[in-house]
Amino acid sequence: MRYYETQGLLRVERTPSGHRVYGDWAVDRVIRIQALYAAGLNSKKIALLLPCMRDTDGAPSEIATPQLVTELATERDRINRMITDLIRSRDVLDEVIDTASDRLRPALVEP
Amino acid sequence: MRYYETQGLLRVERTPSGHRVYGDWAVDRVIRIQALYAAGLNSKKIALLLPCMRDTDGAPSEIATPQLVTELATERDRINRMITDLIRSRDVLDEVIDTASDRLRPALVEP
DNA sequence: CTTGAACCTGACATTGGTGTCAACTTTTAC
DNA sequence: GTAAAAGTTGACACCAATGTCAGGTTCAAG
Repeated sequence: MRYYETQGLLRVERTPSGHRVYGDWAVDRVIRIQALYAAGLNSKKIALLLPCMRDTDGAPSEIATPQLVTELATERDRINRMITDLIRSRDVLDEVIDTASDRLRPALVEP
Repeated sequence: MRYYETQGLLRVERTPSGHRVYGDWAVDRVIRIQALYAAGLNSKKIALLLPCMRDTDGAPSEIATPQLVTELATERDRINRMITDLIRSRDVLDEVIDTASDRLRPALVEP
């Protein structure tokens, strides 16, 4: 989370002596950040994107610029490809698992 | 691909003088390897998994051991979580994009 | 007050697949 | 035959988020 802070992803309150104070909102925010990292976005894009996201209760605090929109559209397309590839890989795993499982209990299907 | 070779993912023929000879099958295999990497598997699991996969035309050359099956099932579950998270992130991106796009051409929806 | 726990900063290691470079050998084209 | 192109090996750098450690400050309980 210190790292997130340096990247401008998390603005954290400080107690007068310098200790960080995390509000409840920080939890959701960290979860969102990690999801975006997992989706392949880098710190910079996330930093630009976060303020444009709708918060739990409110409207976004910023509107994405046209430049950012095209970048995000590119990311979205990449994520879509990622999803279809993952589904394919998952299905391959399922097939391997099923094939092996069939061999493990052949009695169940014998006449 | 040299790296894949060292990890036991690609067995490559050699010409007498040592040059690598890649058959057509290598293309599909590399694509599959990269898909599995993208799905978060590491070299070792992929090396165990590959021989259990059905090839383009033939049956798998090996059947996964029970140990491997449980590992693969864990990976599959992780991939499933990955997919749902990615879908969520993609939808978030879509929302940000749509919101910005609505702002860019408001005339189209004005009365 | 004192002591232990928790926090701060800054520097550094880790990860694992990928990219790059040098020095050398083999192939290919003319 | 010769030169350019492309292959080989091995060593090393890179990325970027995360983890860890040391030395010093602050907080909280007794």
